[in-house]
This record gives sequence, C-alpha cells and structure tokens, in this order.
Amino acid sequence: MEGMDMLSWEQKTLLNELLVGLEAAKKLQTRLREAPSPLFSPTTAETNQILVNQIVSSCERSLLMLNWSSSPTTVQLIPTPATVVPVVNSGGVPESPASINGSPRSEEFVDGGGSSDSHHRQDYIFNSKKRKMLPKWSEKVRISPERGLEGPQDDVYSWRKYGQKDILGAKFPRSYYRCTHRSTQNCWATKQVQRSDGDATVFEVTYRGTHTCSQAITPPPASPEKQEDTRLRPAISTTTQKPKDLLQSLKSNLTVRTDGLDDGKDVFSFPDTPPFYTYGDFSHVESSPPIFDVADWFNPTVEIDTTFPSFLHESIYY
DNA sequence: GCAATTTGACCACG
DNA sequence: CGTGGTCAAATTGC
Repeated sequence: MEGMDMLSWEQKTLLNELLVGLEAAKKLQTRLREAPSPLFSPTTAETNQILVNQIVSSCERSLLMLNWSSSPTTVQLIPTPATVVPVVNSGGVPESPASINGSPRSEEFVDGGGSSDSHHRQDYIFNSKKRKMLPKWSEKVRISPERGLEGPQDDVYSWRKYGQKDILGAKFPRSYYRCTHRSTQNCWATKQVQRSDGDATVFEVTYRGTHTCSQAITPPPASPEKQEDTRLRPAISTTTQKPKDLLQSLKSNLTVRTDGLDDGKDVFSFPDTPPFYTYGDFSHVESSPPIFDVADWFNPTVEIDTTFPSFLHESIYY
C-alpha cells in the first residue's frame, strides 16, 4: 500500500504532463535539426534550437526533480552547463521518498477565505503545510569574470524578489524569489539564491515547486501590428524570451548595486574590482552594508544565459 | 503612475 | 526560543 501513494496526484499529473512536454520538445528538436527551413535566417534557427534545448532540459530536470521529490541531495550542474542530463543515474534514488511528509495532517484548507479573516490572504491554495511537500531541488551556478554565468540554463522564468534574509553561519544573505505570476496565475514556484561561502563565484539556487503559470504559452491578443513592442507583450517574456528582453533583465539585475562603484557600467570588470575575500570583516560598517557585493552584479536571480552567448556570436561573426 | 525591490516585522517550525 | 521563510508597507526605478 505504500508503493506510489507517496506521490500526490499533483505530482503524478505534473509528471505526466512533463513527459508529454519532453517528448514533444525532443521531437521538435529533431525536426529542427533535420529540416533546416531556409525560410528562417540562421539566427532564428539557432535561437529555436536553443529554445528547444531549454525546453528539453527543463523538462528533464523537472522530471528528475519529481523523482527525487524532497531528497536532500543537491544537484550540481556546474561543470556541465551544456549537458543537462548528467547526474541522474548515479545511485538512483538516494533517500526514501517517504520523507515527504510523515505527519498525517488531515487538515487541508483549500481556500483560506473560508473561515478566519485574521489575515486577508488571497486564495492560498497551498497551505504552508503543503508548501513543504513541494518538490525542491537546487543547483549551483557559477559566475566567471568574462564568461558570464555557467550553469543550467533553466531560468527562463520571470522572478520577483520578495525577501532577503541573513542566514546563520552564512556569510551572505539569502534572497527569496517567487514567480512573477503568482497572484495572476497562481504559480507557486519559488526560488532562493544564496551565494556560497567558500566560492564567491558560486551561487546556490534552490528551486521549490514547479511553474504552473502559462507564461510560456500564448501571447493573448497577439496584435500583428506591433511585434517588436517589448513592453506590450511581457507575458511571453519567459519561454519565448528574446535576447533583447533577456539582456534588459540582465542589465537591470546587474545595475542593482552599481552605485558604490566608480564605473557601474563595467559589470564584467572583474580584475579591476577587489577580490572577494577582501570582505574579511566589516564589523565597523554595520550600518552601511558592503556595496562590493559581487553577488549583486552577477545575481543569477533571473534568466541569464542561453541568449547571452547569442549576441556574442553576432560579435564574433563579424 | 506603475511595477519591482527593499526592508523590518511577523509567523511557523524544530 | 532561535532560525528560516513570508508579508507588506515604504521606497526606488522605469
């Protein structure tokens, strides 16, 4: 009786859907590779390929995550940014998935608007209890001075920061992000980014929950008149994200804390800036936080790569 | 003016 | 009771 009961129906559904998506994505990938439609410019084709790759990788890793449920193991994808399926097989499922939730709590308040209005929460479909059952996995993203970011290319979603906390024993605070479409589309995916203590070039990104938002799917009105209007169609900015948007987002991310620096524009000017370990201890500067946080520059909070090298290609080609 | 971040307070859990 | 996670008002950026 204890076989697959541990998987909630949500997880099953998600898994099934992911499987379908993966299959479709792979098929599309093959198609794209085999039939290079001359209609599209090579750049478009390449972009398409990248997009498909993203889809595949996302699906695969989502599946992986689902299989692992809430296992403490961390998935490290640093050394192999290009490949996305590396770590699955080794050891198989490590821990018993029974650790999902051992407490038989029968209280499942689907809607919080029913009884108490002590806190005017909106529609909390998932209670805090359930939140713990949400699939959780983490990756490590490494930043390189001129490389940009190395790591899995999954963060095609738009995140919104909702908190930051100092973690005991950790040198740097942890940032909390949630899907931008949480309220609009009930997407409960969250992620938290923390800079590694040892390697200042490594960020640990922990995801919790999968995206249920349909930001990827369809541009609602789809007015053929204006195609390049970026602000008019922010919805597609996720899976169908264009390099432009990406760069914009990245830029805004990087511009976060450039105030204290002489040249904020030099985002990648690593050598100029003091090394990470310069921090040491700023006990005397308690009131003023260090602005030299490299983390802020390279904050892998949101989407980053994939399209990033694409514009590099343009430069290179010339 | 709107939307995203900041930041202190609040809350839940171990 | 300490710690981590979230909320929400204030603030900032666009």
